[in-house]
Amino acid sequence: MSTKSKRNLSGCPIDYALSVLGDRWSLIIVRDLAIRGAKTYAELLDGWEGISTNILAQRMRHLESNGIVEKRKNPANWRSSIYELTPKGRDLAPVLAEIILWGGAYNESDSPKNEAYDTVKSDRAKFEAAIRENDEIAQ
Amino acid sequence: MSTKSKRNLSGCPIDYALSVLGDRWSLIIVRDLAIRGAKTYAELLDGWEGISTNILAQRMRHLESNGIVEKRKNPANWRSSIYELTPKGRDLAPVLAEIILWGGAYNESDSPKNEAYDTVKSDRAKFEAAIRENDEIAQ
DNA sequence: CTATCAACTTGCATATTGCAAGTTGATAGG
DNA sequence: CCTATCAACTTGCAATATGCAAGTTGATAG
Repeated sequence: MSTKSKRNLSGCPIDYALSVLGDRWSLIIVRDLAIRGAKTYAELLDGWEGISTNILAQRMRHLESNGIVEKRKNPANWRSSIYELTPKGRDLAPVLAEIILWGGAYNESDSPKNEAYDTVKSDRAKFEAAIRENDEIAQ
Repeated sequence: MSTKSKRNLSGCPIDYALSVLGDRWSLIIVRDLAIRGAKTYAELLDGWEGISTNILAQRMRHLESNGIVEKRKNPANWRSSIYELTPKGRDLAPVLAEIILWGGAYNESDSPKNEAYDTVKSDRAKFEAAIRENDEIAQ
């Protein structure tokens, strides 16, 4: 019921990637975990785009079952859980980088949210390393 | 009605990219145009994943209105039209490459459809150049 | 044993998807 | 000029998914 990708996969790596991330929200969530430093459910809910709570829960389940994120208890606050990218999830850093470069080059907007574009453009290796080391970059 | 992305965009380049390509089919179509050498509506319909005709028409309209593909008459066959990637669409080559590398690394399948993975891995520059020059790479 | 609060779930209206079948329109052949 | 052909689509409709608002859960602090 939470499997996603009703249809059979073709075996193509792009089709596989889309079965995991091919919707309007999954990459936004990955971005928030990788770049914006979101760690809790509440922080993810509070992102720029305003995902609704049922969709967030559903997507987190899907991302978790596909090995992109994992959940653990917050040792500092018994109430909250901490979501983080797994190594597989952090390996999406180059994908994020290329999407940001493409989107930034063709996006009309020059809102402050375009900041990531400048970051990747000026030092892509650093951008990717920061995600790999699980650091926050900005905000 | 064919606008896609009901919700407002945040201004983030990733969100912009997702408003254009963030669904189960758009990147499959781009792949078929960029890598598999599909040129006509019928060839796109006949892809590995079996998109249905109404969805294909809708997505082509969306990709066209977002400047990713363009349609022209086939000079050799008055009946058929030819779809091709625009420069903006061809600039997705690095995105495709990274997705293929990620998907290929984590995809269980080793069907012949995984061929693109080997191609990108062994000579990524050539892979991207082929798309930029609007050549077909394989099959 | 009650209040708190992060993390969800549920109900329901609206929107999107997918299958199957039908339509359109330019022209080639009769 | 009239009919068959065929690539490129529409259309109808049932099944799914999305999104909003409101409600529930469960551990623990006081």
